[in-house]
Amino acid sequence: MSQLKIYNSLTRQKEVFQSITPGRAGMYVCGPTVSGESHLGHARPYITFDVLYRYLTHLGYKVRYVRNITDAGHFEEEGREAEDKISKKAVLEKLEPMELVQKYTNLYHWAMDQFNTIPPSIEPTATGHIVEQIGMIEQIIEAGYGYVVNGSVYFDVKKYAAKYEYGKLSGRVIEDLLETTRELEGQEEKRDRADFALWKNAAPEHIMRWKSPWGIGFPGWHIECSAMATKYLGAEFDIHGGGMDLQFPHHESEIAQSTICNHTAPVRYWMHNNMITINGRKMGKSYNNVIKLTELFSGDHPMLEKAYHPMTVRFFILQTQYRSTLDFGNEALQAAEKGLKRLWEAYEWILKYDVGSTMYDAKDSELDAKVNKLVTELDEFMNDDLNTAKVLANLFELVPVINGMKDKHIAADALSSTTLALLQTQMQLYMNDILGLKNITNEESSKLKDVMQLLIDLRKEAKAKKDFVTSDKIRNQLAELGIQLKDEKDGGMSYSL
RNA sequence: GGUCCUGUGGCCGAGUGGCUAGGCAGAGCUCUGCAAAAGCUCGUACAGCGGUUCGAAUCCGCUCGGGACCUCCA
Repeated sequence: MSQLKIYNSLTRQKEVFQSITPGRAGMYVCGPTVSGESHLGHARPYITFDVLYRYLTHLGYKVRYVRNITDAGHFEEEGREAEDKISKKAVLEKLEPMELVQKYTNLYHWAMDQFNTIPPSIEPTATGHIVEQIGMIEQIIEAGYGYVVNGSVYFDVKKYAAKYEYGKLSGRVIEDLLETTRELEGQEEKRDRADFALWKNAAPEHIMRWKSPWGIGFPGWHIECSAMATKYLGAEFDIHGGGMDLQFPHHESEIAQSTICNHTAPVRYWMHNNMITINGRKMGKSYNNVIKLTELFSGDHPMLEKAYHPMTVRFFILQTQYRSTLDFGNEALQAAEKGLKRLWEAYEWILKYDVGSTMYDAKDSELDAKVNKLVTELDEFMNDDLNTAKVLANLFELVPVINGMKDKHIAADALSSTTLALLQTQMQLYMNDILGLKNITNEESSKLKDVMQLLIDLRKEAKAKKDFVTSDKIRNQLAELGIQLKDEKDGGMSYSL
């Protein structure tokens, strides 16, 4: 089998994944800032890296998956208003800061659950790691790369760049960064424009504040990830993921901080997912074009023609390779919805299919070879930088084969028993374990099942008597309730909710 | 302005120089009491203009368009 290759933003090429510790993988993913509701764009990294987590686990790695919660708020470091988003909103909504943070954290967890993402091994909060962050800042100052001004601490980028490569990850040139013509307020304290805050002095009205060796304040933008990644994954770990928009300055600065403290570059493989766009433009607060997850699931948004099930969204995201942009659209979402339904029904059927215990060879060797190819290629596609788009394409190509068996125009023994067994295990592995897909419809109760069986029996009886008025009435009224009755080729009936 | 990415059929999207990606929509057919579902068949797309090559959506150049980052941002 081929080896897993992932695209490393640091080297700008696909590399074979080799973990630092054999059999184990450490993975850090930038989590949400819980100062507001998550939107569709946020869903992408969490779903992407959920699939990576699942895949690494499938490959046999013991994975420690760390994904932080930024609950200390990110600060307008360059000034403008120099205030904490969380504290500002807290006033508006008349809530305690931590109450607000809790509310959005709960909502985020709920959404992640809807998406069927596996919770990370550790989900550290920024506020829970103030001590570690202060410790790290002290180390940076001791090493001579941090300086204190008026109760704030800044990282000396120019000095760092003289010895290390600041800008390597994001492709920046340090000279350009130092010469930026951009005019921003609140820069007076910094020696250089490129410097960034490690610790900020808190204004009196600032609600989230902690004691530090430099006075009352709060941590800078980037230090939390450095501190928590170091604490839980070590000085050097395997994978760091996040959105492309975090590459600079967030991840670049993270590298600088960790490098000074730990004397080594922190991350082997940097992975960045691309953005979800809407009308070709990145979905983001500043563009005023976000669709919140709650809105997406309820359909309550002017741009939405209808509500979309979380699984539809997950599937929609997985139909694209994670490094490509994905353009949102009702038509595209509805295509995903229908596609998933068709795929899922074929999947459920083949899972239940009884291959039997007697071994037999394929009657249709050509078809048998095709199925084998489609099924074994799945691993290759995943190994090629998680090309879930290709994985799904192959799964779709299996659908007519499965439905052909169901309709009996493909003979039961067209495929060998081994191929069938492989088909079943691979379908289950990919649909369930790796892609993390679930049934889009609600779990049905056993009572509903019985009622449906009753209706099916009634319809069958009516049909037998050629009483089509009754049979159509049953079918049509169920359809109005969103329950679809389907006559099978063999005279049976099935339904889908 | 700097750095970088990108432009594929109605929509979303794979695409490693030569071999039909796939999904959805649309058209026709089969099955069906009628439907639905399912199956089969179909569009022969690669922004434009040059170039390299036996051969380019895929490499190079130019033009035009879109976007990201440089500021919080998934």
